[in-house]
Amino acid sequence: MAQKFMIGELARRTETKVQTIRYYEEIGVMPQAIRAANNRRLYDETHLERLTFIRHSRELGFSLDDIRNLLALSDQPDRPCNEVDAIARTHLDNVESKIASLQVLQEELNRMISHCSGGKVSDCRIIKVLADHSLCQGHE
Amino acid sequence: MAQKFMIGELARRTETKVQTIRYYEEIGVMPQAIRAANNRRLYDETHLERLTFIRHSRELGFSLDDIRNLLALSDQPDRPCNEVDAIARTHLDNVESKIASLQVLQEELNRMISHCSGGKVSDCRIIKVLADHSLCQGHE
DNA sequence: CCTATATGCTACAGTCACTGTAGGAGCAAG
DNA sequence: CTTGCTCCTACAGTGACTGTAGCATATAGG
Repeated sequence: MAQKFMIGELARRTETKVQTIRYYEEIGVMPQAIRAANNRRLYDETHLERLTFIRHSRELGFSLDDIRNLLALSDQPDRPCNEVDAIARTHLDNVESKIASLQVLQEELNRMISHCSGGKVSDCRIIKVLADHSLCQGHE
Repeated sequence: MAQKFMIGELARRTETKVQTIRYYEEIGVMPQAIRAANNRRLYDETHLERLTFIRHSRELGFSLDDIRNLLALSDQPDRPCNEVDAIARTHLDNVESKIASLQVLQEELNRMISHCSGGKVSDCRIIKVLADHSLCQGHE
């Protein structure tokens, strides 16, 4: 029988907050943990693997909903992996469009800041641009 | 006396949801609107300008907290604009670091997807990488 | 005058992925 | 026996909205 450990150890080994693990159980991405006689949650290596998967996927920006689907798929090793691929590609698309729109923001912020003369608020280019969308790039 | 109009018109002219305007009033970034005899909110051009400023700042990714500060500063035209500048620069820093971390994700997702052979889930590189952080770039 | 549609109002719940807090119980070491 | 650590449940808070329920009011058409 495998070694069991409590939530604190699982939290330490996965660098996850204890509350976060309980939250994952509550919303069903982690299974209901078996309880010891004193009502404390008991885990083994399979839980550690599952939580590692979840945390790594979160680091890569997948939503918990995506992760739920990825976990369900990884439990069915014989199915083709197109669905896994589709989830990852959709997420990549989202990441790419987020990068693109942040780069537009970045340019606009740079433009605003570089035009600021360091004088009084009444002359501040930043305030002017914020007040008037037409001063933005591409609107002159 | 200036022309007054109701929340629906303000919403249309700023492309903002009516609820969002009421929300801005509730949290104090928009002033408490004067009410007509029938209890409806009345606005004029100054409200339109303020809301335009807020919406444009939001589009550029400023938090409502930042916007509150920017609005307070823009109401004091004689003060030097270093504080405005500082808010904008801090925000730009945040945008830039967000871009950088999304680019790391983008690369990793690309790597994962390109290694996926299109076979069965049990052989899927995407699932393997998610389960094992050490397969990530820089960890081999 | 009646009705349909549009708009307004308040108040509250839901989103996402946690994080924090209150209040209590159990257990080991000193 | 007390101190300190970990565990438990239950609930509130975050940011920036968005949606819904249930009601009142206003305007236009028939």
